[in-house]
Amino acid sequence: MDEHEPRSARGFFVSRPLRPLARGPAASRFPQPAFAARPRPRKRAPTMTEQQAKRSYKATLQLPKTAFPMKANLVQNEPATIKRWQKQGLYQQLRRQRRGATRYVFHDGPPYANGTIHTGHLLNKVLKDLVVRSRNMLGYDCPFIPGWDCHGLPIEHKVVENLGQKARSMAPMQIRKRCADYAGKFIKVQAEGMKRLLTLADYEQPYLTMAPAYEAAVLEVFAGLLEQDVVYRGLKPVHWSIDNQTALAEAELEYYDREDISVYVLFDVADPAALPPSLGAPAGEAVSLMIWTTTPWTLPANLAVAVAPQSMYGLYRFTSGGRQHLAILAEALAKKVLAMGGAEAIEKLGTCTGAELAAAGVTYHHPFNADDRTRRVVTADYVTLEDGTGLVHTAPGHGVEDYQTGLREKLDIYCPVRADGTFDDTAVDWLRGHSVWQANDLVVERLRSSGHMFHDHVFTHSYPHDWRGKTPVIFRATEQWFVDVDRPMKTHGKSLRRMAIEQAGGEVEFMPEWGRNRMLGMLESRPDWCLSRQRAWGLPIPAFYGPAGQPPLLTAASVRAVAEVVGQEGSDAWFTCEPAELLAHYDPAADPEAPQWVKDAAAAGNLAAAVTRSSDIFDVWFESGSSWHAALRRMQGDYPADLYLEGSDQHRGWFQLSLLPALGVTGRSPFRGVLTHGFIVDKDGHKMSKSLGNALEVEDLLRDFGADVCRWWVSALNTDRDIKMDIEFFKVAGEEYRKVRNTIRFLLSNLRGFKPGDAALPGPDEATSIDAWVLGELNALIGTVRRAYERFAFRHARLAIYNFCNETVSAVYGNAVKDRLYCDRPDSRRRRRAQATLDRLADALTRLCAPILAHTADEAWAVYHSETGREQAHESVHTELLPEPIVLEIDRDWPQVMALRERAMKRLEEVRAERDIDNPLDLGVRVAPPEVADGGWLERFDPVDFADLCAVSRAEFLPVGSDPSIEVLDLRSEPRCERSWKRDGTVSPRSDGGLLSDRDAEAVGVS
RNA sequence: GGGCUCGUAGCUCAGUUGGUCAGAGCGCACGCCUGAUAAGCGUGAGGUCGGAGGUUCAAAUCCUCCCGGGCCCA
Repeated sequence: MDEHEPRSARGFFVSRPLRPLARGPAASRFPQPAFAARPRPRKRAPTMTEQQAKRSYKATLQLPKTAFPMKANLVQNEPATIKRWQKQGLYQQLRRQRRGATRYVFHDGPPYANGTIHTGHLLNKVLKDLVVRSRNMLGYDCPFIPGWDCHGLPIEHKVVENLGQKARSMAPMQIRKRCADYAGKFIKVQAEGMKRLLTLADYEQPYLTMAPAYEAAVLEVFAGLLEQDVVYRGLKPVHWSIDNQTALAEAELEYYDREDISVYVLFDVADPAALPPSLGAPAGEAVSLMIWTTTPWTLPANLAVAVAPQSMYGLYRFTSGGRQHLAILAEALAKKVLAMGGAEAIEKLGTCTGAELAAAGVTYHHPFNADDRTRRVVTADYVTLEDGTGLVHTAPGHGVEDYQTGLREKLDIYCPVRADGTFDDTAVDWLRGHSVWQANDLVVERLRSSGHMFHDHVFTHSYPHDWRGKTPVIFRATEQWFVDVDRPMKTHGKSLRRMAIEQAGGEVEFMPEWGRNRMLGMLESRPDWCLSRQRAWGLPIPAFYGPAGQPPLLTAASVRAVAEVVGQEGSDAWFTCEPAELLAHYDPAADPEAPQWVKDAAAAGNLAAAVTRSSDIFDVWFESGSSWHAALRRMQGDYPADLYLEGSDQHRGWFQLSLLPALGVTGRSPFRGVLTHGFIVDKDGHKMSKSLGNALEVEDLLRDFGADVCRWWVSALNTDRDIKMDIEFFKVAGEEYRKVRNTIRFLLSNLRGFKPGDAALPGPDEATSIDAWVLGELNALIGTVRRAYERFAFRHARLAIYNFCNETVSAVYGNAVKDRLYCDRPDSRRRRRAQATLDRLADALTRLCAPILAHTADEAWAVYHSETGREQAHESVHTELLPEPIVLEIDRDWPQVMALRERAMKRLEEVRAERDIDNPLDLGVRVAPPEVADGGWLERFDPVDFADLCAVSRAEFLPVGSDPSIEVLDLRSEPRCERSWKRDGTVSPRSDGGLLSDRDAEAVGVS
């Protein structure tokens, strides 16, 4: 205990002049407790002498001072921090320091290398950085390698668009070169943007899906799937440009108006007796299904009729073109359609639902494919009653929905149309060789003459065209490579779908939990994965074609052989090298899967001459979906990941498309946990987009608020759901940031010159000290924040930190200890103990904030060390660990003291209003505490602490047993200390001529 | 149209298995301090928990429907 301590820290009661008031002679100083009728002193302005006195004593105070400025200037200062981190190699430093610690494997999902970063990146990357920084500060070894998705249509599209007409005459390699440059440019741009958000990652060595090593690794994954025998070649309809004889992506389509012919066609029901009885079909009469289409040329490929399961269908008798008909069509459309076709004498015979129609097994004859085969009525969700007849002509080779239906119903993916847009030999003879556009008229003519046409008319509609040739495109089934998700795999015997459902339904942890259902639903309904694309900018599917009619060469061994070349040369090798070079490492004799023609050709020594390279490339999802192998296993040596973190759209995207290949190749999920976040919407909850004009730019946010404020905003979000974003929210975040900053500033400003050895934290005999109380609160905060970081509940961490700064430190503790910090003798135990406490608070708070306020925490960390004369063990707070709770004794009755304070504050406010007293230091409180079990509890505490907590001049405690009460004392008639401004009852004239309290007299050394 | 999901004070959000759960912060109003000062402190007013039914002794919390958003499909 410090001998110079003016008032014993322990014996609060013995040395306080106030103490006897309750029962001793000094009580006479309060002849009228509370507010008996008493003249109200008038407020008055300070006299000149008082002002001079203030001035003279101000120099004797220890007022706060610090190099940590109130104004953050984030926009100016953050870039310097980023440079410093870069220069000192913070990321690598952290890796060295965590070496040997428990590994936490966090894997970055690659953003697309196109455009500048948008608010979605801001959210995603900051969130990931919160994970990275908090995991490392929790003591894990958590590396983070950022990635970029580099291939794919959007880039190629943009590049070709920029090239204009030139593109048409350019070789794939020339396009690819430009695409690579384009991607490379935006990787740089985006990396800068991400760094500007103060994210910590291995930006020196990111993973790029266009890097040769990465490409080779993707081929290794593909080889693994080939080994499982789940890759096959099949048909799928795509947008097809007859003009350019190529498949087109959605982005390459332009919609123009086009005239087409709309036809209402009657299909003869094969067995009317099988119709649901409720339709009331008369026995022995012919019945038709009335279908509608605007592409008559697809009718030769018709294989089914789809109906809406829930909708009602009716059987109608009517006369048309002099003939009587019985036809089925949707009840809701019948009136309109029949009228349009000029039907007369309409009569409804009965109805049934679409589901009943399909369930009855109704079949029909194709109007001009005179084969014996009948075709079925099936149900489909997409059938609506907006147009047509409610019965949808289904040609799986000519439409995406039809294709899906075809897969489900096991129909052929039949496409009689060749690449040049003419009908092949499988088509009826009168169509063979004709183009689909000619076929429209031919089909219509045929239907009219055979009596199957109920009605037709020319109309104009919006129709997709080739964006280059401006010619209309068609849907045409073409050969593609697929991953079969239902075929049993060789080594597991289970299908990919089954394994995926088992994994997603079992061991994988989903945060939030509903992600599991979402993913399961998507896995259950997903079709086979179409892997191939007909583009230039991508990783080639390394298939080789041989003589017509022979299976292609694409085996695990051949793919691995090509992968070796690609690993060295990059995928450009597919275009620049000869087949002989590409297959240099391939030995068909050692490959049991090699097709016979390959073995034969190899044996004859002319394999290279016998093969043609495939021109397909991989779906980019297969590349990013292989990152668990290419980036995680190959680059990092980690597998599987503990965590994948992306937007909830990736349940169908990256999460699922990583899970499938990983299960095929490794038999286990590539991630143990999946954390998803919602999408950014505007303040009204609507989708944010540039075209709607409600989008915010990351650049603007950074310029107006700085990265730490943006990070603070992210840390406050409930990321489980959609995230409302508005400039106003950033203003609020900025206000909150300032609050935290000022709290830290207050802590630091009272530590100038404090040396860690100067004073100890409250000891066991100081458990009632206000310092012990705040350290107890700090311990609780540390626990809360650590737990929150541990389970990625960043908003809980942020809220706890904010409340601690705002309430615990700023409103309560800081306010209470200001007086002693400023006015006590500099080396008094009471002041030193407070400083020791501030020291702990500053250290702990800075660490706790660091994952969120990356720049500010680092800035505070440096100031903290210089103000307290410490050597910085490390250059940055970011290589430190989170604080641990402090072991110390805290009086158990502190919560009750604080409850008393709450009541006292309310009472003080009431009285101030009643009595028109402005300055709280003109008041005191007298507290008679409620009784507790073991009695006498309040006496353990210091009335000065209580007075300071209430921001009044003094407090008196009445003994337990009095009626519990809080009285407010009007002290305006008492003298006020010219130094501390308190009327604490000890103020008297001193040897220097000033009016000072005992404490202040002692502090300035006068008697 | 289908799957998943969200809708609590002006704003951002807390509200475990249904029973003092109607809360916090911001903002706002009023007031204080002027020795954290382009700072700091105090008090206060705000909500029929999207709407309508239902289950229950009891619902923001469970069920149904409706309205309005979002993601992914179609």
